Parts: sequence; structure tokens; C-alpha cells
Amino acid sequence: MVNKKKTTTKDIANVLNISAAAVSKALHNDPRISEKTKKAVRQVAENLNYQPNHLASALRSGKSKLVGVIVPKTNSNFFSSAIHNIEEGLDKEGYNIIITQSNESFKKECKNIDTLLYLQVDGIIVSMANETVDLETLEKVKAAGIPLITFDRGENDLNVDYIGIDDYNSSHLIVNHLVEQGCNRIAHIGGYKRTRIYNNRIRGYVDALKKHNLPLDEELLIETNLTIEDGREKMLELLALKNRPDAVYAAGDFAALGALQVLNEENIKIPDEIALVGFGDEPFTAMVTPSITSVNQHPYKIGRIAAETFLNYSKKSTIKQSLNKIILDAELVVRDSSLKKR
Amino acid sequence: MVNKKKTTTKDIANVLNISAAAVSKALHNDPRISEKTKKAVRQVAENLNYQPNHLASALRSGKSKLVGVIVPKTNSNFFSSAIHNIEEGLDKEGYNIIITQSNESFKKECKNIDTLLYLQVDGIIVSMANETVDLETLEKVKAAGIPLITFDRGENDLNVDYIGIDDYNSSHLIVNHLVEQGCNRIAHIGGYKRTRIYNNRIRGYVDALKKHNLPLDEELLIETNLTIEDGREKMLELLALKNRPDAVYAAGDFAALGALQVLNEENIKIPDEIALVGFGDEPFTAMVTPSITSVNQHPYKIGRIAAETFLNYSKKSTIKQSLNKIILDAELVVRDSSLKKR
DNA sequence: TATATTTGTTTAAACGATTAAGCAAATATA
DNA sequence: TATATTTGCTTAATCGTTTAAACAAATATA
Repeated sequence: MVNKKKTTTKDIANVLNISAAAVSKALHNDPRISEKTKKAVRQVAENLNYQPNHLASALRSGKSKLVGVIVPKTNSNFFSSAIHNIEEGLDKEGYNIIITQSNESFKKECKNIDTLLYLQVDGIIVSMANETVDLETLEKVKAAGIPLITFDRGENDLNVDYIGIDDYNSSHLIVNHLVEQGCNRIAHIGGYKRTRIYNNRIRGYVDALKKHNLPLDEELLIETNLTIEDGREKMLELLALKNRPDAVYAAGDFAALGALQVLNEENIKIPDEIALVGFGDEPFTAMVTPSITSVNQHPYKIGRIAAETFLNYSKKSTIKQSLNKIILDAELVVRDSSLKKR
Repeated sequence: MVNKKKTTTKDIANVLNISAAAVSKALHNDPRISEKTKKAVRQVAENLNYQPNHLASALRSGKSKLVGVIVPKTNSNFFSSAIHNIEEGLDKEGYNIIITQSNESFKKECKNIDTLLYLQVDGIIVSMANETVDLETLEKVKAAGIPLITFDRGENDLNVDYIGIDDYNSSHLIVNHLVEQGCNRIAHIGGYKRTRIYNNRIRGYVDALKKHNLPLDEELLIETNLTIEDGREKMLELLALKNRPDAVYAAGDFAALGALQVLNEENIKIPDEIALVGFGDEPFTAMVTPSITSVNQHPYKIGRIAAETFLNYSKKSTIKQSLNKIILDAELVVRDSSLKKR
């Protein structure tokens, strides 16, 4: 297979003995080009299998029609669904997305941002890595004059749009449910406080306990990275307490899964001895035994709104961003791990 | 935030009263530019926060330094791991990837290909959608003169590079294992024959039965889409047979999961009454009860080799592709669903 | 008939980086 | 001193598309 040279507007112009400019206008349906010429141009374009050179038009117009998406990882249902809907939302306006993963690493996230800016994306939609506290690189996006939209993992100090669920209230939903089930010693395997969403879940947990007149026991409130391993480890620690909890609320489904494995291995009855609730409604929560109660974060809605938010900016000539939070209600999906049969 | 104009080589040149060409050369460390000028240029570039315009250099050089990746979906561990390693492999040579999903739809796959060609990618790495039989659009990639690399889901007729595992032999591994466990009526919930990998798994299954002098019962050989739902439905059908199987080999983990759910619901002992094996080694196979025996396809290796294969072409000026298959050995990971304790 | 407007096109410049070719000035060689 | 070479830069063209401006020809208006 020899390197074929691509067809350009010039090639089409040569065939028809007109100028490349006329070809460009014909293809863009310019009213000043005659129907006859347009038809001929379209015909030749098809014959020569013409594909417009995106690099050239993007360079000329200053718009790449690309939007960068940065997520911590793609192999969770939440992010993969969100991405899918971002893509769908942007597609109808002719935008394509470039998906990058930070793998929860701050360094990788910075690299991704630089790459995306280098590729001249028209905007960036990001869910921040857990590690990210220094906002300097993210500020570069704003400095570049393109819209920055955050979802799920955002940061007030960035003063940009944010789409996410009401984490604080979600904790209330969970604690209310567990109290209803008769639990009164509820542990929280949480994420790190420095990450806003996890901090909100912690605050919600603490306040919900207060609301129900339950004491806050510091040894039941744990900060972790929320991996399966963390879930296992912290569950073992909770089991080693003199006074065990009768419920565990993990701020992430993977941590909940680790906890579940340990509980099963130790032959502890779920939910009767210890009830369990996760967060995120990952598909596996419904697959394991017992199935895990979790919180649906509506990734579809979040993705769709993120796309729409970007498109709103794309129609404006100057971009003036401010802290603009769109908070969706989450939904508690009750499953076997917390539903006591009476 | 006002739309800031980006710094260009011209801007740097103006500050130093030299030409834009000199700036470009200085930044590329051209030996004909004096150290003094280079230092000054680098300094000003940093002060003005200069970012080279990728569109311009890509247009000029004819190389976008972008590689398109098309996968059926990103939310499986196999693809997400493969993508991760493709990215890592290409990164060291300065390439970025654009990830797109076909959602197993032929139409979407065609659209993705057009988009990627439009974006002037320097190559495409693809795992084909299940639906894809018409290769015309994929041929467009070859016609565009850029390398096309397939993995996992490939097609001989394309005559391009392919990286995958030995599906035929994997079926032998599975059947051998099940026979060893004492099974002699092994069902196969397979993918569609028209997809090469699934056809190979079916052929391997049939031949392995023959090798063990087991009869091939057509009612135990089923073609499906391998979703959870398919697994459930086909498992119910198998249970309705007068003569039930004593083992089920599903060509995908999601179908295996569906089968497992049905078996659990029907209180059928796994593996004693019916043993179960999946394919793909998705993380959930280890999470469910009982854990599911599966086949590890080494997504890491596959991704790494796909990246290397592309990089080999990128160093050549003309591209001459041919059917070049790299077949890796898969690994059977035995878990509770097929291991009988004696 | 003379002038104004519309139609359909061309020309030329622009987007920003790169690079071959050119050209002074400085330095080396004879 | 005269010539050759090296050094360090500039000029100008290029990548392919887009678009403002120009312009001739056709048609409309006075």
C-alpha cells in the first residue's frame, strides 16, 4: 500500500477549472455559488473521496471542534456512562471528544491538561484526581480562554461550572435508611477530607448522626483511598474493635466490596449482624452476594448537563466563567446488604 | 475572564526583534542559532507562557502525532487495560491517543473512523464491533495510507496486523480442565460465529470435545451476544433440557455472570451439579459467589504490542501492511465455579 | 441609454509553525 | 591582501482551508 496523497480543495478545483475558494464555498453551501457549480463540486468531491483537512480548517478558524475530557479512570461505570453522554451531547453540534485518564495521579492530570491545550481543544471537561490540591495547572485552562467544566470531583476555588450530586444529602439518605433498619452504631469508611465530595459525605454522615441523636465515635470514622484493599483492611480494623459497628457506610462501592468480602469470609451475617451500604451504584453491587445497597449518582444526567454547559459557552464569543454549581439529587438503591427482613 | 490571545512564535520574535523563523529554530535547538539567542528565546517563551500550536505544526509537517483508538466499550477491564497500555506505549514517542467507543454498533464504528480520519490521525488501532462484517470503511483507513492495527476483534480479510490471544487453544484449556473435573456434558454459550474470535472459541470447543471422545450435542452449542441477559436466558434454556449439562463454558464473562445468577436463583450447586467457566477474567469474576473460573487475555501485553506495532510503522516512510498475526497464549484462572473439592 | 444592483467567481491574505534558500558579517585559510 | 568558509540570521514559501475584498458579467432600474 503506497502512501496515497489526500484529495484537497485544490484538486477538485483543478478538475473543474475553478478556484479552490469556489470549491470551499460550494461545499459550505455559500449562497453566492451557483447550483450548477455546487452540484459539480459535490460530485467531484465524492469521486475523489475528498475529506476536508481538519488541521487546516481548525488552524484557520481558530476552533478545533475538539473537547478534552479528563477522568480519573474509565473502567468504572460512573465515568464510562458519563463520558458516553458527554460524547452524545457534543456530537450533535459537531464536536469530538478526546478522552484521557489521570489514573488518580496529579502529575498525570497536569500532563493531560498540557496535552489537551497543545491539541488546541475548544474546552475541557474534567473530574479531578483524588490527589489534586494544587490548582495551578487547571488555572492554565482558564488562562487559555477556553471553558473549563468540572463534574463529580470539583473544587470551589476554581470558580468554574460544576455538575454533581448532593453528597451531603446522600449521606443523610443513607444514615436515615440504616437507622430505619434499626442500626445505631454506624461506621463510615470515607474518602479523604481534602476531596470536596468526600468531605461533604463525611459532613453529611456526622450531621445525620447528630440529627438522630446518635453519638459520633471517632474510631468509626475512617479516611481512606476507597480501593477494594482499603475496604478489606478497614473492615478488619472495625471488626477488631471491642465495640463493633452494626452498620458500615462506605463512600465508594469498591471499598464496600472489600468490606463485603471480609464480612463473608468471617461469616458475619449481612445485614443482620452488620448492614452495608456503598456509593456509586456500580453494576457489580447488584451482582455480588448479598447485593450491596448503593447510591445512584445519575452519570447519564451529569454527562448530558456537562455537554450542554460547554455548548452554551461555545455559542458565546467571550467566556466569563464563575462558580456555577448544578447539584442533582442522588437516589438510594436499597438492596439485600442493608434490608433486614422482619 | 476575557478571551486571551495565545502567544505565537511571532510574539516572541517581536519582543527580541528577530524573526519568527529564528524563534522556531531556537526552540528546536538548531545548531545555526547562537546560544545567546536560544537562551533569550527560551526565557521569553516561558515569560509569555508560549505553547506551540499543534494544528499549525501538524498541518505543516503532515503528522498530527495523534493515534485513534476504537473499542467496542471502555467499561470492561479488558479494553480499559489495553487502552491504558496503548497510551503508555505511544506516549514515550510523543503520540497522543483519541479514544472512541463503537458501543458494538457497526454504524458508530464507521462514524468513528470517519471522525478519526478527519482529525488526521497518524494511525488507527481498533478492536472491531461484534456487528462489523462489511470492511469497506476499515479499508478507507488503509486507503488513507496510515497504519491500521487490530487487536482482540480482528478480521483476516483486512490483511493488516492483528494482536490477540489463541482463542482456539483457550477452548482446549477450558474443556481439558472441565473434563479433568469429571464433566462430560459440557455446554457452550458462545458468541456469534461470524466474529472470528468467537468462531475460534467454538471450533476449539468442538475439537476439544472430539479429542476427549465426547459427543457434540447441538443443543448444547448456542450462539448469543454474550450479555448478562443472554447468559440468563440461555442458562434457563439449558436447565429446561431433558438432559441437563454438567458444565457450562461461556465465551464471555458477562454471559457467565448471567448464567451464575440463574444457577444461584435455582439453587443449583456450582460446581458440583453444574460447573461454570467464563472468558476474559473481568475483575467481577473474582468478586461474585462462587468466584468464576475464567481466561486471562493479557490486555496489558496486547496493548503494549499494539503500540509497538504502530511505532514500527511510524518510523518508516512508506507503509506496506500485510496479515501479520501476533498470537499470545492465554491463561486459565481456575476459581471456585469449576473446582470440585474431592 | 446610462447607471445601479445582483450574481458568480477570482485573488490574495490569513491561521502559526517550519524549512529551504539566501545573504550579510565574522572568521579562517591561502 | 584576497578568497573561502562558517556563523547567525532573514526572507519567502509551504501545509489546506477560509474569507474579505475585488471584479467582471449579467440583470435591473431610472
